[in-house]
Amino acid sequence: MPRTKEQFEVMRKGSRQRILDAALEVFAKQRYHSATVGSIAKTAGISKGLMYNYFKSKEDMLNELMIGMMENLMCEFMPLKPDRKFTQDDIVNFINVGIDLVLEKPYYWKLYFSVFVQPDVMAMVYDKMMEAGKPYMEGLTEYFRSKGEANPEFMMRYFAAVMDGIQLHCMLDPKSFPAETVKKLLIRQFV
Amino acid sequence: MPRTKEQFEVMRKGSRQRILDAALEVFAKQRYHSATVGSIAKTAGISKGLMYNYFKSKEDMLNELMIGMMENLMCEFMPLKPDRKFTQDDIVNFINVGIDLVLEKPYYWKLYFSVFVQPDVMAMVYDKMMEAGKPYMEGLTEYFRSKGEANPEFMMRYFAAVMDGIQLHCMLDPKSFPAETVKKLLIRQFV
Amino acid sequence: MPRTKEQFEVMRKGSRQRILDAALEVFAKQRYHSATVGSIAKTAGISKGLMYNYFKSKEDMLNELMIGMMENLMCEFMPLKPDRKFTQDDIVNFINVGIDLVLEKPYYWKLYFSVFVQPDVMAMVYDKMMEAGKPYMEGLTEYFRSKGEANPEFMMRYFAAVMDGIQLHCMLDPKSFPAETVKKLLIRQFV
Amino acid sequence: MPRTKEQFEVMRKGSRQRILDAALEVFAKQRYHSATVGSIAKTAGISKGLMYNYFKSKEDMLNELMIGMMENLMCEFMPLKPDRKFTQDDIVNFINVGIDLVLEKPYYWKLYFSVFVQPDVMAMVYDKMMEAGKPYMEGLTEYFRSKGEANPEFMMRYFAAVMDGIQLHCMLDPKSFPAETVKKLLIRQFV
DNA sequence: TATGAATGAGGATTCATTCAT
DNA sequence: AATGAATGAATCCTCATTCAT
Repeated sequence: MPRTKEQFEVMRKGSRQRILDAALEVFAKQRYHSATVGSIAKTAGISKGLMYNYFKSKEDMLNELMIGMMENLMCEFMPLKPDRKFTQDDIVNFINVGIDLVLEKPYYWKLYFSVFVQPDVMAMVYDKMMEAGKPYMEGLTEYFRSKGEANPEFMMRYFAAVMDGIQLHCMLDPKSFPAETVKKLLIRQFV
Repeated sequence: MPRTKEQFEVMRKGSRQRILDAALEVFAKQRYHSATVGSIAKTAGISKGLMYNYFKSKEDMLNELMIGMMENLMCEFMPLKPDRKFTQDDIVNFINVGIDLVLEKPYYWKLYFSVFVQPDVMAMVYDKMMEAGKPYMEGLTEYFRSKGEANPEFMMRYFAAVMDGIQLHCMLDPKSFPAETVKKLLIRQFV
Repeated sequence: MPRTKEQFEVMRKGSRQRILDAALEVFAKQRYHSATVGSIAKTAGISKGLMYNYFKSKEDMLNELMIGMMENLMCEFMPLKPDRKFTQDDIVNFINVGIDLVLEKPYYWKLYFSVFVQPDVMAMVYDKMMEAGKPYMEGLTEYFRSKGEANPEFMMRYFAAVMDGIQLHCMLDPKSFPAETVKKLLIRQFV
Repeated sequence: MPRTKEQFEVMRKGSRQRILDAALEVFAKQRYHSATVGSIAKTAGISKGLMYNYFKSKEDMLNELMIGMMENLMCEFMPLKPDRKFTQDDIVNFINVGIDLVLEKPYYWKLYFSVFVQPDVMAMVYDKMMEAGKPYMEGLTEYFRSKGEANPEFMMRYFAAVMDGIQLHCMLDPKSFPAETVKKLLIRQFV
């Protein structure tokens, strides 16, 4: 009995996701250039050849992975409806989760930062990132305005930059970086 | 008649510098692993082989480059003997120059951040970078102690992280990043 | 539809053997260091890359080759279990076959002697060769002991050296070397 | 005052010899392929470029070296007038010196044996070797004839092969090869 | 004659990608 | 859809040789 088109479609989705999961894992352990297509295939439990039914190339895989990851991160980072106004608690949460996530999923963040330094990848992801991030940036700006900041847009950018700096250092030295103390300081400063 | 020792010395210095300049540019544009020795040679306008008269390996090149870069940056950052205590003016200078340099020498910073994000590359230079940076980190800690901070080491780390975040964003969006306003804010906060 | 495991197995065996054959020929004609992986691949009629599906490195290829060769030679030399004692007939056979083989399989012997003469290459395979040859050396020693030789170990070494000398000259001048007469003399002397 | 042609000639000879000496030393430590022209030049105390005033190529150097070495070895091996008949003492001396030389100048012998396995080098040296060796081979044949051997030419070839085998093994394992015992055995057998 | 910086062909090795089955 | 053997271009690196001085 031949499978229906829907069944095939589901199978494809499943395989695709399994490959992406494997790719994330392998890229996490070895970097993009050291990670071989072979090892990704083995981790995914399929043959090298089959991967090329799902992805045009190794680079294609990386890009798909990054785009998916951005969305994923955004979701966990700010599990709020973007149309609601940010309260002080949201910002506190933003700070806490922002730092905790680095410790929990370091590889996601390594990928995140590595986007910044790869102009070509950056170009691909930039638009999607901006689009996804916009509501949050606007929400933050609004928040700082409501706090009475003279230049709320500036504060938003400053806050974003500081968060990235903290996350970067936290990622580079998760063992000894004083994450908890930094959280308190950030909350005192921005909330 | 052979060239004199001095003539050879001049030739070597020139070639070496040309290679390092090219390496900086290429490593910054493409990342370490993607940057090929061939493309560096082509950028420097010399043959691949010649590079190995000056550097033991590609990795050696990165090392020398990072060391030179650190020294160079440190010089401009803090034109003082590292054994002298940092004054408030030094910190002001640190902030101002730190941000200006990103705009003036983007290659330096792209290389700097790209190394951060590639663990395997980071591993190559970590020791040398730490060694070069240590006196400044200690100087900063001492500065925060003299300011009466309860936890000067923490403040130093926080300050460093914030500076890196600012520099990263400044590098990514040099056109519209509010560099001047940020400088003022940082000075108010840390000096 | 993919090939079965067995089909792949057959393919691998075939390719592996073709590579080893080519390696024997090329290593014997040119010496280890002069023989390029490319020329071996060309002789085997395959791509350079494929060789690395079967051998870790050029050195690994030499090792595998030498091991296979030793086993092969030993087999023909002494079609007995090495744990059984050598009889006079075995030694006669050893001498006869030892000389005939030089004429039949000159590549084997050229490789064998060329390895001897290149200390760095010898170092690569020394251990494995000794291990493979040990039982035969011990068997020979035992044989000379049973013959009542005062110093059987010495005789074994002397016999081995003489055989190598004969084989070397036989290899260098297969046309006019008096192989048959030498056999008779050796048998008279050692059996 | 310009030097005379003869003076120039002498200088050239001197430099040439210095280079060959250096080459022998360097080839002895590292093998032909590992020994770089640069290291030979440094050992000889001259520049790489200058070497090419004296030798067409690195290979040319090796060949010159080998030819010189053959003559040298022959000289030491058989310090007799080739026209005189070999006495028993000469043969004893031949055996003793033949083995001692291997222990004293192992590298000479490694070169000697390596000639055998390099067909192209062999072709170059073969004629010279035969020519130089002929009187000795004839002398040996004559010696065995005078001893009453039925087939003196055969004995000469056998003797030569045995000597080469002994020398080969002695060279490969100078520490533990029972050189003295072998000498006695050879003398008993052939004198 | 003498130097050593510079070249470039060629070496081993890796790995994304293809393709016959 | 699935396999993995096979390819070959690309990588880093070495070193004999050349050449301007």
